Amino acid sequence: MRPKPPFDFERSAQMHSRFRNSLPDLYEDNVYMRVLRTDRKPVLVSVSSRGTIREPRLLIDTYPLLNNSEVVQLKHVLRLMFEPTFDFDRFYAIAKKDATMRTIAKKLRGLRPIRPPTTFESVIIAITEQQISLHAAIAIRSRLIQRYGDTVTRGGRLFYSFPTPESLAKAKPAGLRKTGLSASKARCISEFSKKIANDEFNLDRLSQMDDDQVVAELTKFRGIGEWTAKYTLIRGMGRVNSLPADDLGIRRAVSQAYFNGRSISTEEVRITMTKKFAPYSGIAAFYLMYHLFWEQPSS
DNA sequence: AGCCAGGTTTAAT
DNA sequence: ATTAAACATGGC
Repeated sequence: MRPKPPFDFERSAQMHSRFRNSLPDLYEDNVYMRVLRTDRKPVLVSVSSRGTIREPRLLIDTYPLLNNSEVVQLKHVLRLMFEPTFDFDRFYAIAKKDATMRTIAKKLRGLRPIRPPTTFESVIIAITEQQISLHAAIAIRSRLIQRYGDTVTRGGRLFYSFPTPESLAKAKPAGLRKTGLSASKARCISEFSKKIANDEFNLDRLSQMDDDQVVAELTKFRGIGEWTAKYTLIRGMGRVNSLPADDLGIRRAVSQAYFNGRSISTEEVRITMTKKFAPYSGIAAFYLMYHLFWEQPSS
């Protein structure tokens, strides 16, 4: 597979090895691993780089072996995950106009978020990450995946897929609670999964809508507020001009970069980022956060 | 030990 | 329309 350049696969993938056991993504020895689904069966996909940032080339290995139709399906999913949804050259051109971002973008050139394969997964991840710390969220999410995901065994090792809407729709409240979810989040996840599983709501429709419409549609669900909807837009759907301006991490990053670290309002975040980087304010915020939290020793 | 962390809902002004 | 409390867990 040859994704559009520039793409720094190593840097982009290693975000997923930041925390031990942060399922469903694994990154070990420069190989990104993940269980993806075809129609029915879960497939362990291993991705490693055989190219450069300027000429990215990804080697894809799958297990078990696939038939032709399954190969087609997986190719589609992999494109969703690794191909950018926008023109990086234009983003970098705009980034250059800002002194701080110029430095960061130059250093991080080719970095991009690897997107989860489905919007459903993005929504569930966002719900688990509401309010609680990232560490807590990852622990809970891993238990959710181990309890409700499908598995592939390879080399005596067990790999988990992200749970399907059907599997979470069938989950009992007590089972969901056991993963560490609060009662209200468990209920929200159950309700949401049921509506997706029995096709009461089709998440694919969202891709036809503009950002504001998507937020309006998603916030109709109980348990999905503005933060969760916008998080889904930027991380799950690659809508790079949306940004959860009320997000604590983004606020810290923007404050650090442009306000000397003083605490700022969500309005200041929105105005600053939009003014400087529209229509790429979301990806710009991602770069600021990566720079602040992943690259620097501490803060 | 206690407080806070990448929110949302419900209920009460 | 705005404000407050409850929520569950993990890390420091």
